Order: sequence, then C-alpha cells, then structure tokens
Amino acid sequence: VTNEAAASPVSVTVSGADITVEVAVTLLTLRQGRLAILAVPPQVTGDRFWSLPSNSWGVGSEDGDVVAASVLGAWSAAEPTFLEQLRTYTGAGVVTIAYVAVVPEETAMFDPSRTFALDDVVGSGFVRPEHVAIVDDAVERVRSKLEYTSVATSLVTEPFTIPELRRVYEAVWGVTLHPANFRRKVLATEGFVRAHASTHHGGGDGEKRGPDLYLRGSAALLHPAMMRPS
Amino acid sequence: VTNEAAASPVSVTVSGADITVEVAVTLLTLRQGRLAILAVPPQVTGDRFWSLPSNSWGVGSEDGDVVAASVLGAWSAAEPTFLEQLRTYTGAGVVTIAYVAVVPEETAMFDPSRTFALDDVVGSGFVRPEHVAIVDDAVERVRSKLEYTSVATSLVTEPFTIPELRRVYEAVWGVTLHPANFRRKVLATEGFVRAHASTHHGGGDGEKRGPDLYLRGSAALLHPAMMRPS
DNA sequence: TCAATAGTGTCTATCAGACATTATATG
DNA sequence: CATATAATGTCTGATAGACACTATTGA
Repeated sequence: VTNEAAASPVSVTVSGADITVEVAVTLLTLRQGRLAILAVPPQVTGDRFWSLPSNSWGVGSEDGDVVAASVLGAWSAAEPTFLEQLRTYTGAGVVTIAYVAVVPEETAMFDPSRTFALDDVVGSGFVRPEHVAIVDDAVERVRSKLEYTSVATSLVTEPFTIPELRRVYEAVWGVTLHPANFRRKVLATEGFVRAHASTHHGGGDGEKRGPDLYLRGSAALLHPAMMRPS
Repeated sequence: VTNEAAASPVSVTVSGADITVEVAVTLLTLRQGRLAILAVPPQVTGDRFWSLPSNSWGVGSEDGDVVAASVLGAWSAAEPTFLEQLRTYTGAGVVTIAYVAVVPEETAMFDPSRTFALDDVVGSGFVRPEHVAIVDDAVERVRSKLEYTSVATSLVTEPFTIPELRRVYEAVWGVTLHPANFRRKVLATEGFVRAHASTHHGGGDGEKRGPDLYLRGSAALLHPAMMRPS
C-alpha cells in the first residue's frame, strides 16, 4: 500500500547527505525500590561515557517501533511491558529517535551490572551528555503517564499488592503517599487493578496469608486520574 | 560544546544510506469558528494530494525546531503562537519529524485559499494518507493540551472575551460548554487570563461597550486543569 | 507483646455541573 | 420592546486530603 511517489516530501529529497538516524531506548525499571535505568558500558561503544542502548537506522528499517524493540532485545532479556516513542532529538548530522520502555521490578534483565539507580547516574558525568537530556525527558514522561494511565502496573510483577503499587508511585514521583487514600483511589478507578483469585480474607486454605493480591486491570487510561500531589 | 566523538551512536553508522529525513508541520487555526489547517496544493508538489508544509532535512540542518519554524515561514506569514514537536513517523526510506503549530483565529495567513476546515479535509481523500494520520495526532495533541495548558489563548487574538475563549474550546473539542461554569473556571485558574486595561463595568468613557476583555495570562500550565466533559 | 503495616471508615474543603437571576446589547 | 448573550450567584454531588480506628503480621 506504500506509494513511492507519495513518500517523497514537498521539498527536494537530499539523499545520501551525511545524516545518521539512530533509535535510542531508555529502559526504566525499579531496583531495590529505586527507579533504575539500563545503560551500555563505555567499552562497548569505545566512548568514555555509558550510553543508552541504541542502533542506527539501517537500510532495511521501516518501523521505528520495531527497531526500538530489537534494540531492547539486544541488551535485555526482559520483555518490556511498556514501550512508546518519546520524541526525536536533533543535532549536527545526527537524528535520534528516542523511545521509553518499562519492565517490572526485579525482572531479570540482560545484565544487572548494567542497571543503575537513576539518582546515581543523572548529573554525575557518568552517562553521555546528550543521553542525559533524553533520560530526563523519559523519566518525566513516565512520571506524567502514572497520572492518567495504568503504566504503574507495568512496573510490578503479578500478582501485586496495593502497597507495592503505591511504592511504584512513590519511587517514580519521589514522594510519599497516604496509604489509605491511595488504596481508596486505586480501587475506585475502574479497570486499574482486578482482584487475584486466591485473595485472602476468608480464604480458608492453609497457605501463607498476607496483603490482598491484585492483577493488572484492563484499562489503559485512568478515570479518574491519579494526580501528583501539588 | 558539541563533541564529534560523542555524536556517534553505539552502533555502526550507516551513512549515505537511502534515507530521507523530513520535517512536516501541522498548522492549526480557527476559521469562521471552525478548526482549520494549512495545506499545500498538489501543483506545488507534483502529487495528486494536498500535503502538509514540509521540508527535507538539509545538510546544514541542526535543530528540528529551527527547521520547523522555517518551513512555517515559507508557507505562512503568520507567526505561530505555539510550536512543538509532535512525534516522528517512520516508513520505508522516510523519516518524518512532525510538528504542531497554532496561530490565532483570523490571523492573515500566507494564503487563505490554502486553509481548510478540518472536517472538510479529514477522511475525504483530499490530503495525503500518511499526512492524515499526522493531522489526527496533531489535533488530538492540541485537544489534550487545552486541558492542562493555556494553548487556547494562542488561538484567539488579544484582547479577547471569555465567550471567545470558550468558543475555542468548543470548536477544538467539538462540544458545547456551559458558559457560566466555563467563565468561573477560567477566572479561578491562576494566570490563565488577565483583565484588559480598558475593561468596562464602570468605565465611564464614551467608547463602545461590550463583554469584558482579557489578555493572555502568564501561566503555561493550568491549575486546576480544564477537563474535557466525560 | 509490641511495633509496623494493611485495610476500613469518616469528616471536611474543594471543584464540577446544573440552574436561577440580573444586566447588557441588538434586532 | 423582545430576544440573545454576558455576567453573577447558589446549590448539589463527587473527589481529594487528613485522620481515626481495627486487623494482621512478624520480630
């Protein structure tokens, strides 16, 4: 269905110009309750900085989402529970299409030694400067998405408890939330979470008891939204 | 401050591959109270569709925002009151970095004959198919931004009345709003609008009277947000 | 048994939607 | 003068934040 003629822009095509198009992915997760990021060591790139996983736009590349997924697959064994385009960053001769991805807490990633707490790498001269700006935007995107989407459930492993979900919000937003109010709002939001079958409170089985367990709900968007504290 | 070494990605650079990078801009405005868009006629492109104003990423291009602004300048005399990157669309051999721009209602644009009511062009086979998807996303972006930012004031000419501002919301969202409640919320939102000097209600001058006049406020983000009706 | 955390319920301030009333402009 | 629209005020239901209280778990 792709039309060659239709693919040409209004302007004259400057083909073969010295432009590099690359796809970079910010993979966020939780590590010991802290927001963490996957980075590629300097040795791999020959650079003096750690970098975001990335790959250049090859001749056969057609879909940015597919490239992003393959970049992820090359650096992490974990299937992301969330992946979307962030925005595109431009510089002299380089166009970087950035993506954000999220995997649940404590999922085995490709190499734990390449996973760092965000606070330790940001502003530490550790990560490549251009990538720091991308990471900042990626984190802000996820912070914002926690408000009106159910991404938070992409950061916990199923089944999970309400307090576990609350700690996701607290870690990503960097705040503390009132447990009681948080619980009330989550359960009042249609499709956010659903009760796990073997939830307790009357379950007479001999299994170990504990907080109520939940699974991810079917809603992508939250009504009402979970707003950040002022 | 740009570092050539730092600009190379983790991967091998495929330079000179047959990739076209273009910047396309969706310029939205209001025309006779309806959401309208600037399009470039088929004759200019040699295509059989109308297109979004766009330009390819030249050798000297460094900043996408600058390219977007120059694309706009080539097709419209109006200075946009709002311009931001939307997202990047990828296809076989083409990478399109899309932007959204907004100019106030009734501003003289480069050529009114190239400005169309959105409802007339979308899904009419009039505009290039790939660009229809971009326009849809651009409109949704603006619809969403009306909720939590003050973009709406970028769509009216100063000074404006509260009902004029309300009609912006009604046109972009495609709904009707309660005048009384709308007014109360706008005026209760800090920094959204500010009173125009020669507002009436006691102004004893002999000038023609009318609804209260306002100017754009200083706030970019709205607290509280103006939520869309369910 | 004590401390920490999970879960439930209540109170209050705030905000959104609906509606009533008065003022102003235009035919 | 009559109608449409602007502006102001009031009422009610829903929601967020604060807090009190009980239940459960584990040291």
